[in-house]
Amino acid sequence: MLISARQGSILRRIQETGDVSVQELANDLKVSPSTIRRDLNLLSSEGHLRRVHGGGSLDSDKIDFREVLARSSPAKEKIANRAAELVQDGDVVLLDIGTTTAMLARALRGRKITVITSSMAVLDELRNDPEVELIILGGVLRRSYHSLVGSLTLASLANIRANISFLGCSGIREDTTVQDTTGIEVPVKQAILDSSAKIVLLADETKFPGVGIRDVCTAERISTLVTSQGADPYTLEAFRTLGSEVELA
Amino acid sequence: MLISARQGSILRRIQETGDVSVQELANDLKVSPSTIRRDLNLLSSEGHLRRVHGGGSLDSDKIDFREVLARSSPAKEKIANRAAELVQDGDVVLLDIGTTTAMLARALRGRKITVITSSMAVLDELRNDPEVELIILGGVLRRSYHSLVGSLTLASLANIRANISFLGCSGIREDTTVQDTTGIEVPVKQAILDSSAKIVLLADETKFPGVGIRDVCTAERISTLVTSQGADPYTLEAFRTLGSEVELA
DNA sequence: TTGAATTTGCTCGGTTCTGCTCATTTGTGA
DNA sequence: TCACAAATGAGCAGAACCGAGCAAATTCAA
Repeated sequence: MLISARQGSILRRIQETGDVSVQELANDLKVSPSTIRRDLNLLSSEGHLRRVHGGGSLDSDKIDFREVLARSSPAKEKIANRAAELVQDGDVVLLDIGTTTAMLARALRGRKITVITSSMAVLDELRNDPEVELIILGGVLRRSYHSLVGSLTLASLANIRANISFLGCSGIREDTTVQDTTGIEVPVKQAILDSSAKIVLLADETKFPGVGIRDVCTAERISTLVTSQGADPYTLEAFRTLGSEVELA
Repeated sequence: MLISARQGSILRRIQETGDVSVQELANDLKVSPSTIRRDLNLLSSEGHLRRVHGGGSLDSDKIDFREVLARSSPAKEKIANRAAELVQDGDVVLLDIGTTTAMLARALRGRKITVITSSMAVLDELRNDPEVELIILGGVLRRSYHSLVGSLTLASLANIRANISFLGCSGIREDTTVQDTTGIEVPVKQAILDSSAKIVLLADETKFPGVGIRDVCTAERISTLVTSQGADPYTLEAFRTLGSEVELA
């Protein structure tokens, strides 16, 4: 999506002051309020700012990812709640990135556990919870996925051991191959596999078969699969055959 | 649901002072008390503040944030702005924890740079800025200081090189010894010293002599000291003698 | 230069926000 | 406990703002 010079100055401006008004912008940029409104609506739909009556404002914090969480499906919420039951007090829990693990983090609030993650969404859920010891893996911030990635993340994972890890994915093939779309995340997921004895895979029914480009692992590495009603029974049976427990949330 | 520009100012304000009054806000923002009341009620229902008779105050679980920000002062802001001028486009900038570096982060918004930090406050300032490449050092979340600490932080720093680092401190003795109160942060600061050729120390006038328990380093390691009017001239001269540049913001 | 596609400014009907009034509640000091 | 001043919430009229639609202006390609 191309951004015009005018839209660029709007963005620059909102970065500086935190908010802009339609009138002010129309005045300064010598265009009509209509044009400014159109720009603001476009920039808003692209996620660059939040449209408010009379102008635009910067997303003050993680509010807009919370909305994403709120929009996420009841199935994911059930999976998250079921997965939370697998965690015991005192556990060291490693959480992958993604919306499902973020909801799991919410479900784990108040528990006396240690959580390790490279997910900004998990961070936001737990940063104000005094009960949870929170360890952030280093890395480069990937804003579109609310996550940290890169060699620093991998290096941090190499120094870490968890009791139990929760993994998300973008798809699961019939032969139990766990897949992900974004290549850059796959090394992180594989490092998670190596950092924990018990691996729990979270996947709602839409992940069967689901899209994916890169292979992460197969059922041999998965201790438990937590999924929802409607997941492909054939694939689930393949998981059981290969030694994974399957939990229907 | 939405945060208008005006509601944003109210939030910013309450974060600085800890509480606001309806009259004061109506006066400063040039709107009627009715409008302020409506805003406060909305923000309160969203959980952003607690509504009290006559105004609003910070929510109890956000008080620690308040404590940190309440310490910010015009002097620190000037120092931050002056320090921002030392950064050039393309730089890899390492930011220590603390309120001054958080304000520096704010001043660096929109710049085409890479920022490395273990400060949650810096993260919050820059996480929505698409221009800045942001690298988070790993570590254990220390909620009271909005920072990451521990062996993971040190290990991450060992893999990192920056062009320029900005350091905060709790006090500076007359012999230029830079000090900090919190022992657990000192190893991090020392690792920062080793990860960057150019070290800039940020210290407002209240840091002379200022409190401190653990020694971090002396002027030999400091390339530039950015401070404010009122800093002890004798100490500043000692810095110059030992080869540091001194900038008065 | 011409013609199509895009952008811009304007109007208009509808919606949201604001400031005011006023009856009621809350906090304060005697 | 009582009285009074300040603050509050509800309701309402007017102002500000909104999106949609349309025609003029601009851009771009041929």
